[in-house]
Amino acid sequence: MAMTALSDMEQSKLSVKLRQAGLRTTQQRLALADLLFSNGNRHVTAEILHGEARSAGLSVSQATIYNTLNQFHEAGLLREVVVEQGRSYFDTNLEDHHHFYVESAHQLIDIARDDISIGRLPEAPAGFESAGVDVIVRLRDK
Amino acid sequence: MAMTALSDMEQSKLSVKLRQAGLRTTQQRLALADLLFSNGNRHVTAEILHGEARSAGLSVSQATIYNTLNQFHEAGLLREVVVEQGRSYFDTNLEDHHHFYVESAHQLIDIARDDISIGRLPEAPAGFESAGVDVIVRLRDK
DNA sequence: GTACGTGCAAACGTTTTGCAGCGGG
DNA sequence: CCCGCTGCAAAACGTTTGCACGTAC
Repeated sequence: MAMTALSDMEQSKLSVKLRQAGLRTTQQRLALADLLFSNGNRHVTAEILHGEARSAGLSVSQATIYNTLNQFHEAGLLREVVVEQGRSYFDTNLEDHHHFYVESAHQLIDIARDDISIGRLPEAPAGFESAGVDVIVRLRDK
Repeated sequence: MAMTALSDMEQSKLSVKLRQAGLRTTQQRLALADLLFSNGNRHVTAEILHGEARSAGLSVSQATIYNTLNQFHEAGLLREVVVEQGRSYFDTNLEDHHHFYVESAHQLIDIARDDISIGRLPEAPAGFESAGVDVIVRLRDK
């Protein structure tokens, strides 16, 4: 099987990351982890990641892309961002932050936590607690 | 065709609303508008609205539900809220406000604009302008 | 060796579309 | 009367699943 050559250092860092998340270090997961985590913060859809994997010469099935994204998400390695009906985005930036969403280009841009300040937040209704606050600033072309 | 009996006053109010939006006042649209706008602010999915229409004794097809929701949305009569992958919610409350989302029950709850204060907002990147800010507070059962 | 991961194709749920016929203006 | 709306069924879309085979450990 064709594989991108990961440096030993990257390999082992990513291996550790997967192990710590309780996931086996398969070739596919290592390669996808490399695409996701070795180039700064990213916002990917399954389709984008699949495309990149193919371009990189990997043979990874669509099912594996979805499985992997969902497993990484459950394991806390990715954050899911819902901005558009029908498509899921996954964000490799796990810090507390928010997003611009360019509707015309279907593109997410991070907003650092400190660039937004949310003053008063209402209390969660009785019986519930907050599981996170998402702020999305929708952008259109000027 | 079975129709809910709308009072003359409701009929004419809704008719005006549709006309102003540039939409013909068909029986289906009037009936759906009645379900949507005559009972306070609502958050509906296509499925919910379809169910209500059938319960009310209307024969409305799924396609018409979707067409109507999308037309109302384009006409500015409804706001779309994206909180969940795969399903669209439409909100009859057009005021500037935000939402709690109860993930376990798939339920939206309004947060009045004044119950949230967003301090600093970052500027839109060059070439873009803000088309709106959505704040979603995700709730889980305590 | 065994449990888990993968690929493939088929199923899924939601939304959209093509087309013939109906009804509002 | 005409154009837009409706219903139906089929297609489209992103995503999930069932199952046989492969692979990490």
